[in-house]
Amino acid sequence: MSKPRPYRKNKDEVIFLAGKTTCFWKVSLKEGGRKVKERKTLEGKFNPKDFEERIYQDWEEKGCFKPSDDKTKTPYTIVIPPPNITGKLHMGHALDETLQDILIRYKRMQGFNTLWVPGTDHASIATEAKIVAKLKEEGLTKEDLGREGFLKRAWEWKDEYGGTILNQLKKLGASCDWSRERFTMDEGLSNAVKHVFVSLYEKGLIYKGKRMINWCPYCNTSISDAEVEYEEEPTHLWHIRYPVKGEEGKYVIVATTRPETMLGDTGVAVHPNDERYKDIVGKTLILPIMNKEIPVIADEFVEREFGTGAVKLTPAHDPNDYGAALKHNLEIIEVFDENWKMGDLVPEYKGMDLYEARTKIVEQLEKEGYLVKIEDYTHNVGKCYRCHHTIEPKISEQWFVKMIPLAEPAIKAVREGEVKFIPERFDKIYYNWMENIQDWCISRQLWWGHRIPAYYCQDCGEMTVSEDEVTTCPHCGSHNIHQDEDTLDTWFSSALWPFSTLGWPNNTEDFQYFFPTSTLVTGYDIIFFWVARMIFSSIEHTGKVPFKDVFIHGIVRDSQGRKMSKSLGNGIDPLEIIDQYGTDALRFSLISGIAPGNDIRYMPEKLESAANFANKLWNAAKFVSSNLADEKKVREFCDKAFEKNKAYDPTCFRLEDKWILNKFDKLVVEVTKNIDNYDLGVALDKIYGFIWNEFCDWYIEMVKTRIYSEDDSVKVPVSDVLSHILASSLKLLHPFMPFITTEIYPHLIVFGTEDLMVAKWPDIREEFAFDKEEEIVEKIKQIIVGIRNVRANMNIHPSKKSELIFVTEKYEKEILEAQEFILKLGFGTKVTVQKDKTGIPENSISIVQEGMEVYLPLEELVDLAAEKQRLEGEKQKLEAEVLRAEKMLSNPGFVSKAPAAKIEEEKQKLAKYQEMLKNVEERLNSF
RNA sequence: GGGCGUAUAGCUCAGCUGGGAGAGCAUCUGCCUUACAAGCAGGAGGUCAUAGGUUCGAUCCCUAUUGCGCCCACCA
Repeated sequence: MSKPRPYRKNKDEVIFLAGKTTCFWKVSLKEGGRKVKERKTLEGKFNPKDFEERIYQDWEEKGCFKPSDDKTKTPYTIVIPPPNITGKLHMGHALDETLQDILIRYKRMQGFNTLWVPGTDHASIATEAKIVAKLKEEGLTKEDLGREGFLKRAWEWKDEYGGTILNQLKKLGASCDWSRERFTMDEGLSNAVKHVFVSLYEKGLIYKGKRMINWCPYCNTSISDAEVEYEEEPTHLWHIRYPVKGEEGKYVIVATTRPETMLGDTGVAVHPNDERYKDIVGKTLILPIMNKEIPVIADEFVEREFGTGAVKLTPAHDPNDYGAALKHNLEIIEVFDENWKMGDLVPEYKGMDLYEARTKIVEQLEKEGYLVKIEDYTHNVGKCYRCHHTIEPKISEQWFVKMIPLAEPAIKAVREGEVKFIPERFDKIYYNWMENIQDWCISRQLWWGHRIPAYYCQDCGEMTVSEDEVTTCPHCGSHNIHQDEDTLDTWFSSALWPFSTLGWPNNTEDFQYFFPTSTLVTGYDIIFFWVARMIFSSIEHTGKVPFKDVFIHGIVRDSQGRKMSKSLGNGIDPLEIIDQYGTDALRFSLISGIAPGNDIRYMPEKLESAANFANKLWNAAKFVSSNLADEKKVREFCDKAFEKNKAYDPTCFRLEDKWILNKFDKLVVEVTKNIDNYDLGVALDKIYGFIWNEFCDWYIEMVKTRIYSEDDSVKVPVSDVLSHILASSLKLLHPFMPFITTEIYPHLIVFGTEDLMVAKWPDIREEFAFDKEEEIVEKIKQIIVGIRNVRANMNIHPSKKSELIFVTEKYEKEILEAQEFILKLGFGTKVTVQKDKTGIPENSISIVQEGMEVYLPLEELVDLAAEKQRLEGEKQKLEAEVLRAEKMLSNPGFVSKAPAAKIEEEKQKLAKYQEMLKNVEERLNSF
């Protein structure tokens, strides 16, 4: 009797590998405590619709998504990137939420106190546009309703549709704590916004100023630099002649992409060192059409190589020109009116839109002889990222956040590793933006949003900024006071999301306990909009970083690699997929094989394999559950094995059991490591491979004869291992495929908790108890593959079986221990083991492994010539291996410089292949 | 103009700090073996973009080149 070795250790107990027996039900009991009332055999066909909805409801009812009140536990917190209330669930959400849910479920099982805060964003521009469009259908404008009426409509709309997307998230299985759902315009969050605004204002970090900003004529509001997207567009470069005043025949040619703005030109600029224009700097030109005198100035911003080297200056409609105008004191003249139609600089053009005016003005220039030529030209045009209309630069009074003081500590936080991007490369993108940042224009000429808490007194003209509503001017006591009409950029409130959702600025329990959050999961497309702004806002207002890890994922593209978009109509609706294949299949297809930060090309075929896997799992579980030994017998067996560790049959756990146990323990270590590193795609694929290829293809097949046994001393131990391994695999798989695992789990466990979701993540082992057994089984597997291989080549029907004669000195005991499955999987009639090759029938096939050979006396089926040829092939392969290893080991550089372990490994390989080669050669010589 | 990514089997993609190339799908052959034909078993298929370099050793690190993709930037 060997001494009991501890097989599995954890804080609470030691599970003994008593001699050769393990006792898994003790683990189960420890975990849940609660016994399954009555285990039912899994029945029927796999159909996700039968259980997904029911399971989600069950989780919610049981409160599984809520963190526990036990504040001694370590928290793990994620705040959801709040989807827009106007949003409809798309593949991007599906990916984003699935990743978060995997992390949350994983951490929950690991014993963290997990909180996933859900919520939605008011999305000022998108929502306002939606409401305006709706009003238009009714023949109304927002002005018709007035601010109050409009907001009432907007809230009504929000109440009716704003929750849609969250309900769709539930379909994905998202285990958010719905009791903590937030909306960016909730009272609490609005208070946070006001608080931050006032605080920044008081620190001098928010100011109001007249600047050139980006104006979206369609949304009718200013937008920030980050909200402008540049697209290449073909256009023309018009070369226009501006005559020099008083010098007949002399002129300067300017090149412009915007001839219509020339009416507002107030100067022409050239480079100070440009020889061509040296004598003309300081002179006066006559602006065509307007017949107005404008100066020629010299400024280094002019590119000599571009166009003609002379640029017309329209300060009101170009940021460069605006800068030059301020510097050189040029007049600023607006060409367009507030509706973005031509103003009244030239009466005949008044009211025209930009493109019409452009045509007319070019015509006039040509007629009057000022147009020199028109070139084709491609340039970058700024577009509104929401509506994709062309942005116009406009001078306007807006509110700004002073960025440099805020950016500095935010850069430092990432540099010093307080916030970590995964994958790391995204920190460069972050630095690049933060280090070149411009002040942030935060005011929007919209109604739906957080109204700027600034109040203007009509009487004394003073402005008051205050968190509380101001009705009396603190400067003069007048009641003739009104609030700023503008609202804040949506991202201003989103920037506070990780702490405002937890109750800040109040020092709530949630805020104290759950903040800073643990991981932020989001796409690289909103690093600037959102991630960066959360980081600097959080540091400024809470003194802490908002999250430790930023897990960045890519964009889900269509099967041709194009972005999914409404206009292309190539979007795939996750809800339709769920309807067809189930949520688990969708999640699997999104996660399997992906790498952090890389885009995903969504191949619908992936769904098939995902669904097949779910089906496979279902069937495996069906098999296991319907063959499990009954509870009483398992308990008896375990009691006997565990308590009187002398009274059991020491052979009840066999080689293959130890093999799968060891494999599983290694799997746990790897998968855990992978998930900790955010390599979720790799983790999932490993679990998949284990369940399908190791557990189903090998283990189940290996133990079938045993599990069918009438003899309890044979059946019960296998039953225990089968259920233990499959149930434990379900734990690993649960974060990825929560529904099917939850559905199956209770059918597999004899004791323990019913709720897989809160089951304990399998323990990590530092040592593996059965490495030796694993190694031997791998060899036997190779032998079996060899047998199948020759049989397939020889076209031998499965019904034709043969004797299996093993020749081995080292592994007699193990072969005999494994003979049941060797017989079954190797199409054997009987297994014999001998130490040498005496008495082996002439007409046999041989398969060689390290330390063991097997002979198949197939007699009349054997074509000796063909067999010889096959062995020659084997020989060649082995010779190549031997040669490779020899070459390596005879390389003095390798022997002297390579690590010792590597050298040892190669030596062992060499010995192994030499031995195998020797056996093959011997066999060949015997013919 | 800067910066980043990517190039691996027919297709879509993995590949951890350098030490004998992997998966899914597709394909070929044989099996309706009482969990699963949505399956089982056995195959075939790759000069890891190109050229150099570092190293005992490179798909992996460095340099350059090419193709594709993305981000940033005020060339009118």
